[in-house]
Amino acid sequence: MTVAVGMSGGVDSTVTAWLLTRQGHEVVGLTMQIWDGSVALPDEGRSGCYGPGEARDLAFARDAAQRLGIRHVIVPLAEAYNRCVLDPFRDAYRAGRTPNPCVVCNQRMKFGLLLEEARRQGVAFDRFATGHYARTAFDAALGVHRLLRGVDAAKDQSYFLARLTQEQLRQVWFPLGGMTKDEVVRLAQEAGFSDVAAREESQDFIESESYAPLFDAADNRPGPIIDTAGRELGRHRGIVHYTVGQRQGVGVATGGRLYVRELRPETNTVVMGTRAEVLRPGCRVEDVNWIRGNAPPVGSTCRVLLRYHHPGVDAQLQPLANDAWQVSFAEPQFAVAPGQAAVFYDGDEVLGGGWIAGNHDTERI
RNA sequence: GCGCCUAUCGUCUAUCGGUUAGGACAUAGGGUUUUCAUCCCUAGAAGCGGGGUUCGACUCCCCGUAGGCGCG
Repeated sequence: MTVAVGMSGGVDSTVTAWLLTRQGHEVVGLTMQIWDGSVALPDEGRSGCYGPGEARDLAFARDAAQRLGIRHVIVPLAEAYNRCVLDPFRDAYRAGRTPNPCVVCNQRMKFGLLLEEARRQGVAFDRFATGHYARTAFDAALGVHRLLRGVDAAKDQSYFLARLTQEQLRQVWFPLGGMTKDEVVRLAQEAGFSDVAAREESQDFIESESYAPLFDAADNRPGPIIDTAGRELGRHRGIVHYTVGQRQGVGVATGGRLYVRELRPETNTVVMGTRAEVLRPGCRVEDVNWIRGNAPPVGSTCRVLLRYHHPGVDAQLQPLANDAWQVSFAEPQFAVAPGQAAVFYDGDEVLGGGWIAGNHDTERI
């Protein structure tokens, strides 16, 4: 069996490739090349998916492949990354939403165009493996592939994979899904990759402290910061620099903690509220992808994560039109940010995920 | 114009005739983290100006200044 492995040069993907070679598979490493220099990001030695430091990561991946004795292919996808990830990312912020580029990148790039483009270039493989901490399982009775949490609860990355389809899952392997990070690091050392294991790991989105470099002057249009009573508390530096639930960096000092409650692009306004005022009883989730291919029974209960590392909340789902669902939380939730992925779980199983809709049942203040 | 009240970190404030003048918010640094946030830890940061009373004033008194309220 020929297995392609998405290699970033980090310890997880390196161990993944090593495990597969040890199992006797023919392995080929694939690495995306997405940096095109179109954004002014200085090379400060930071590490991230998108930035001038990509050359280092490509070298690390190539080096790891060489030491493993496997073929390594760099797949140029900068144009597609711009179109599929960066542009929608900018559009979302401009519309007052808070995008999750990693979820999109997995759906469209890593488990999509990367494989298409590699095959188009003549790289043949039967399976695609990554170092994600998640598991898949085939339900023979139903004939569907299931997506499950990784065993290492602290590292579980299934949230980021909630938009994968049966077609994608069919050919995917997650060799690290049953392991803990500690075990992976130990394997890396055992396999002679201590240097890789020791390397600082940073999987930031872009090589920058902030997203400001992705936006231009027109996005830095100041506007009012108001409270729920409509009083002006201060001025903001452009709506793209804020997200629902944010407290720091707003610069508004009152007696107590205030959080961004709402972003209003139509009036270029940021609305602040107390913690209690930023609680929501539910939300609408759009464009839901159900992993098994069909929705759970109407009225069923599941656990929903409103962002990565959210502890989750029990919720009831009611279908709306066009793959949208009304989600009612068992307890009001803090900072339900439009644009973030809402991912539904049943125990360890990922049922699916969609996008939190904007201005959901928000009575205007 | 007259009367009354108020004046403390960047902001909102606490306290006391002898204190390292406390807290919260904000800010900065750090931790956590494959998104954005949240959260946690640490740090810097103050007595409007001028007189006086007192062994000693941020605290009490007076003047000034500024703001608020009431009368006009």
